[in-house]
Amino acid sequence: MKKETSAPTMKDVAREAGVALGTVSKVVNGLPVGDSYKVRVEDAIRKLNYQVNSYAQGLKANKTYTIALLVPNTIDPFYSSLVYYINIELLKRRYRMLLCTTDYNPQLEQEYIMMAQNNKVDGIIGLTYNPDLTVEENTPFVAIDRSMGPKIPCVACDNFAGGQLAAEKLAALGCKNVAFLRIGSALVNEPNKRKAGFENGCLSLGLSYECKILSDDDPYEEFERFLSEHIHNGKISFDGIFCVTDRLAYQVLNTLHKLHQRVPEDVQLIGFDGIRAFGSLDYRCSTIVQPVPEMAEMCVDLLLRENMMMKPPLVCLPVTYAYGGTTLEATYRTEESHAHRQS
Amino acid sequence: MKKETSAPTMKDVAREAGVALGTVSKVVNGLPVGDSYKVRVEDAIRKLNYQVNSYAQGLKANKTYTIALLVPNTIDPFYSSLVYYINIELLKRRYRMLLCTTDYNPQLEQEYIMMAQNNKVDGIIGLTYNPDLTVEENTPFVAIDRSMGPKIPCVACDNFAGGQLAAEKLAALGCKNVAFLRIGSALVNEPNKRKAGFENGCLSLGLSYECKILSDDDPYEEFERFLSEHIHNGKISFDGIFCVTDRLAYQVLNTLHKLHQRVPEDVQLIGFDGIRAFGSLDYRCSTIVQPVPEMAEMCVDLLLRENMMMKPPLVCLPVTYAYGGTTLEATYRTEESHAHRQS
DNA sequence: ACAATATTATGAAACGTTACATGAAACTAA
DNA sequence: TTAGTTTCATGTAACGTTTCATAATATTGT
Repeated sequence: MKKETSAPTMKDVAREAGVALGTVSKVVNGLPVGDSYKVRVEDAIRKLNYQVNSYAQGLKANKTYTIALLVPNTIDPFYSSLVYYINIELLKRRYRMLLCTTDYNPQLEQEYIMMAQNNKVDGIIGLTYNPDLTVEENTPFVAIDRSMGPKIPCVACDNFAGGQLAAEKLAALGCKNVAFLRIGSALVNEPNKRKAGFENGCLSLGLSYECKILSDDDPYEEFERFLSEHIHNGKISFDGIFCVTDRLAYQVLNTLHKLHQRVPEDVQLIGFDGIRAFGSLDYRCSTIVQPVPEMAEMCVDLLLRENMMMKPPLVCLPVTYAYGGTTLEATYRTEESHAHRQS
Repeated sequence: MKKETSAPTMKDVAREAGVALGTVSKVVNGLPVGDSYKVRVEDAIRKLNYQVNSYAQGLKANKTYTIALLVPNTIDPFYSSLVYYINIELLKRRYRMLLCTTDYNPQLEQEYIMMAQNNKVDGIIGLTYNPDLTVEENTPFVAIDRSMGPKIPCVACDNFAGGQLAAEKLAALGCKNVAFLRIGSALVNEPNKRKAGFENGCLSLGLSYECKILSDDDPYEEFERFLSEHIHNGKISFDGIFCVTDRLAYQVLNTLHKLHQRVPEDVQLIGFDGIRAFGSLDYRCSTIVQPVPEMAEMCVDLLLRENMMMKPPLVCLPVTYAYGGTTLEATYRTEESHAHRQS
């Protein structure tokens, strides 16, 4: 007598259908099988409500259909939207995700990589900060936003072009004196590219610009002071500000409100990332949008690509500009440029 | 000769150490084994860099050490912080998470539950909206924020008390005329409890209040109109607003800025959820905080609890109030109450 | 109608574990 | 010294798949 509790196996289906085990396997995997057999097996599968055990499959194939994703956390909207799109992309291809949040802790990053390898994952996608991470040769790895050497492909958006685009937009919207704001030390090189692109753009467009890099400790206080110092007679001396992330831009926006500066009338503001933290109801900001869905797809694509030779060391995806209320609109822009021409 | 590429197995360790397979298994699982054997096995494990295959373990034990988590998405900060804490809690207990994002799609919710069962998960935690979800009897299930019948435990924060707390705070901070704002149809019952608690609080404290429930379609426009209608001679007729979520509160805050109302001087604002979307740099709002880490721990705890009898149908966790800049501070409050006494 | 060939179902072996029945060795007691 | 007992390593079976060599059947040509 068969246990009532445990789920039916291929053996049960084979017995029910009166066929051999291998035949059931073929039907399940869509391999060619005689029509009468196929029908009998399919009926039996329905009758028993049979479901394949993907872990047994994995054991046989020496694959786990699991990839590990390392991100600092899933709370920052940029990371959590990456998680969202990568997960969807993986599920599409019948892969599972082992989510590891590292809290920017280099040691934890290394530990999770070892843990993932213990779990026999088929690959790892990592948005990591540890400069000397070691990962097993035979475990495919794709890095996000940070180059980890020629053997490990890296997926990033075109940060330099993004900075340049921000400068171009501000210039086109009539700005003359702009500022670049950024937090934190220079450990991570991608934000530096944003700065470089912005500076490059400002130079070639003849914008005067100022760069302010805030300390990690209490940037909140620090940039409020910075902005206050640039306000004379209630009027801010910048007409455009580019923030290295949306997160920073939202904070600057709030501070500008406090300091009674109107956005975008007195000063225009552009962020970077393009994350709609709250969906359609987002507290919005004009921004340079990272193509997160495309980046996610590219990561998974590269990771699961069979041919090791076909893995470029860097894939750089294009950014776009999105209006979000903190810059002057297109219609305004035309008026503005007219006004400028007249003056 | 052994293949170079594939990972070492217990068999390899046994051969290397010159012991039987079962002995290796015992050492790996910490079962008692003679000291000399233990040393030899441990040396061999180190030498070969052996790692157990947890999928083979799972196949044998008929467990997958995987639980599925169903949430609408991982972008909304409330969901993504739930994901964060639940994931950490699961990893602590050596479980993996199968993350399923449903986009509020009832059909997709059902599909993912079936998919999870296909994947032989050991349990499911679901924050779902489908009113008639069917889940296999023998798959443990824990619901978040929604009761799904007596057999399925539900974890939620004390929404009623939260509404009440908001009313008490506003009253203590000197408010007399308050408003409740909420989006969407009444399908989900937890927000209704927030409203009920708030109303209850207002009644017992003698606050006059108004409730506004906005349509799902274009709430953005709708509440801007609602707020405008309550502004006479540049002054808003409410001195306190309670929003059903922080997401809504941030939007209201933005709108109030546009309408030239000062927060918290003209009108105080309290949200619900307590999510720090951007970490320490958060664009902040005073709020009723859901105990997300505790809720996460409780979900995992209930799910993995062996004794089926020990699963209460509802676990209601306490909320707290957190100051976030959109209400008058404690020091201000004293001044305010003095002012009120004097007038 | 029969042999030769093409087609297709069969079932055992293997994937890496764990559990359990078996048997060998070491110890105790007379 | 020997029988009885305890201790503990051993090795096989089983978990649910897939694969492949084998066997059974159907097809073709003469």
